Amino acid sequence: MPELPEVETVVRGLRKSVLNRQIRKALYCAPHLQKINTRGFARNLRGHRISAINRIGKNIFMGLDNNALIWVHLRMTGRFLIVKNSMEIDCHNHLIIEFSDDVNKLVFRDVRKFGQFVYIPAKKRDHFFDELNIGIDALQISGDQFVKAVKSRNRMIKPLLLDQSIVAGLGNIYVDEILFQSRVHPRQISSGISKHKLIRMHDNMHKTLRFAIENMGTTFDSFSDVNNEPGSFQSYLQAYNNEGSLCPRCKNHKIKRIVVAQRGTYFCPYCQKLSR
DNA sequence: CTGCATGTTAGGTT
DNA sequence: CAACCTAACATGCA
Repeated sequence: MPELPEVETVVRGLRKSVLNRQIRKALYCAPHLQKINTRGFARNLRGHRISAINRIGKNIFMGLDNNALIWVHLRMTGRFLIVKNSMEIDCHNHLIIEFSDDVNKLVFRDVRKFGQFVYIPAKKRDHFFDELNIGIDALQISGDQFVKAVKSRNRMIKPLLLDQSIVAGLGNIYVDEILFQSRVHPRQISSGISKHKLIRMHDNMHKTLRFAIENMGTTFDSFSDVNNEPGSFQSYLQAYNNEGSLCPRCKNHKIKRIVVAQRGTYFCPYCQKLSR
């Protein structure tokens, strides 16, 4: 259930393990992932070299040497794994990529089947990007851009930060952590937050995401990098999933759980007061 | 059995 | 049009 740091961890692993390798064969296996037409997908990959691997928000883009693109979204439980050629059969594997060098294989595994991957021919790239409607990556957005994006809207700050068309990459965990550090209530209306506070929030966002990437992301259950190694950022979480424990800042109030934007939301009612 | 889950979106209503 | 709400997707776990 990856957010920006987890997706970045996967992308870095992919760069190390499959960049510049030539695809010998791709096998698309049933049962199918949802809502996508993947007919012809496997055939399109055959013989091509993976020439670039990039990320915007939670989206992964694998560039091929014919200028086509493979777009991948892991959604909740999607995973990329490098496995031995002798890998045992797993009913949750949906795509297997074999390489000409035959060193190992790349598989896409997804228990809940929300994940998606789509082949985009070179001439459809621009159109595809327009349709995706991704905002500025959370690690790329400048302080000024962030302040403008937040203050120009009249919505609760948490749903705004979760909106991938505005800032791309944040999910439920990191939004709660960033709001906790910034002492902003998740239901605070965005336009009313001071510029000063937003600059601090932007700074907290960058620091938190970078530190989480250094820790290879957060693993509660299924997340791992391409080598099946879990992340370790979960031991640094201050608010998320800590209902009832003492607030690490005021050390006097308990972390509370409420529901905002239909998501479990953790915050300190003393440090993060709803103003006005 | 119930409720919940690191994501997103179609289809409503206000 | 902007913002908000609900249900839905498929599966596993406490």
